[in-house]
Amino acid sequence: MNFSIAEENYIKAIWRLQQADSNVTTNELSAELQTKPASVTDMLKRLKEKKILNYEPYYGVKLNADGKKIALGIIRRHRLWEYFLVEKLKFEWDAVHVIAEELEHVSSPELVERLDHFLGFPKADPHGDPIPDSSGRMETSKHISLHQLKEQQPAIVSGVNDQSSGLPEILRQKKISIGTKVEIKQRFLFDGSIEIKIRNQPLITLSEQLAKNIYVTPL
Amino acid sequence: MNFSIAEENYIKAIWRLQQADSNVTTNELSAELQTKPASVTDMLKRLKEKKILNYEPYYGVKLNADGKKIALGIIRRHRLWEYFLVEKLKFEWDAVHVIAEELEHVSSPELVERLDHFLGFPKADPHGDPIPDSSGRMETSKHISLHQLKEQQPAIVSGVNDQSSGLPEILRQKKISIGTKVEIKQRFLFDGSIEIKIRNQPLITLSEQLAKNIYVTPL
DNA sequence: TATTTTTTTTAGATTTGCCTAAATTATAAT
DNA sequence: ATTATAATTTAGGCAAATCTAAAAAAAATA
Repeated sequence: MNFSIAEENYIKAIWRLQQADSNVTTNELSAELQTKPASVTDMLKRLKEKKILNYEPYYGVKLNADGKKIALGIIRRHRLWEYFLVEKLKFEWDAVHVIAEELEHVSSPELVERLDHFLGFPKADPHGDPIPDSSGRMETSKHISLHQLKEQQPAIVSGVNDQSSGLPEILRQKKISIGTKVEIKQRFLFDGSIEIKIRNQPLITLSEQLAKNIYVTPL
Repeated sequence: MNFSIAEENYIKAIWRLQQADSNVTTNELSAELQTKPASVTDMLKRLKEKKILNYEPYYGVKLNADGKKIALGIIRRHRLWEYFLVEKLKFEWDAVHVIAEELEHVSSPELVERLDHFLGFPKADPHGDPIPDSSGRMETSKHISLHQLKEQQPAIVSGVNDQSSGLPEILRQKKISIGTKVEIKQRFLFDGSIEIKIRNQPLITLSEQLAKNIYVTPL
């Protein structure tokens, strides 16, 4: 079966939301996709006809097995292109998301497999998100946001938020990158900011907003 | 100004046709794009509103300076991606056209400039067609088809037809590639076939159809 | 439990890009 | 110069993907 760009964007958005929530609502989708709820209802009816999701009026939506496979194909393309843009074309992290949103819709399966081979079968994109293999399998990294990390619990930075722009600049300045070992030394309830220790460096302060956009794997 | 994929395909088709013909007709366009003449009329009216071409009902169409610039941007992207697909992803010549037709519509200007840089600023795509630079300038190679070459006139193979599939196979078998020196020794009026000499090899026979899809620059 | 608020769906319109069938204009042939 | 043919445009329609406004259903609150 073949999907339009609009359909692929809905499938991707449903997949993303159902990771957190299992059952995805019309309103959540309309916020995610910057469209009106009425447009979402229309599209869900169309995608239901294509038998890639379970949708009951008023009760939300969920991708079925076929739908998940399609979603993982789109995510695979997106992340491979992000890797290409950063590793080969030397883009900054925060510039690649928008471009990869376009490239991910180029549908040739042979292109994807050759690109994967050309890139050396990378396991994760530049933000640390795992790249599904050609049959849709993917390492389920159980990372949490740095903001959720317990105090005194050492962890490794494993990713950053894909969608937020301006992150690379601040992370470069603070000398944080994927693989960096971090530990929360103190937490301020007043504004949600944290103080963290990196190697032997002096303590540094991160805002709540920043900590929420950095992902870590506890050790 | 921003153009849809459909609009970009029309602009590209008009540009291609007006290379040969200057004034492009509705029927030529409908044949080129595999649509009905009525659809072409619709689109020409819309593109005229966008002021990128001169169109008078019943008298054909012609891109203006702005239109040509847009066309050369699309062609630049198409040919850079073709180069990438062949040189980096190791696709065969004849497989890349369809994929490049999709990639060419990805619109980030920075992507195009970085891709160009990554590829080493190639001058021509894998079929020998020149790649316009970022301001739309392009080497105007004055090649003709091998079929049009005069007998006993030495020439260098400078390109092959972009759109035709299966060419690489037959060219590999006959040991012809871009840069090969050729000369027509005999021409058969009966079926339009020709006999050519390549270096010190024995004469080989090419069908009219094949000769029309190989381009040469006379010496 | 009844009422209010929020969420979701339905109904009806719009734009893009295409179609078919009919009308119009240009070109070629007698 | 008329007539026949070919090319082009107009008119009216359709599907995809969106919208607004109104109606209906579900959830929250009094």
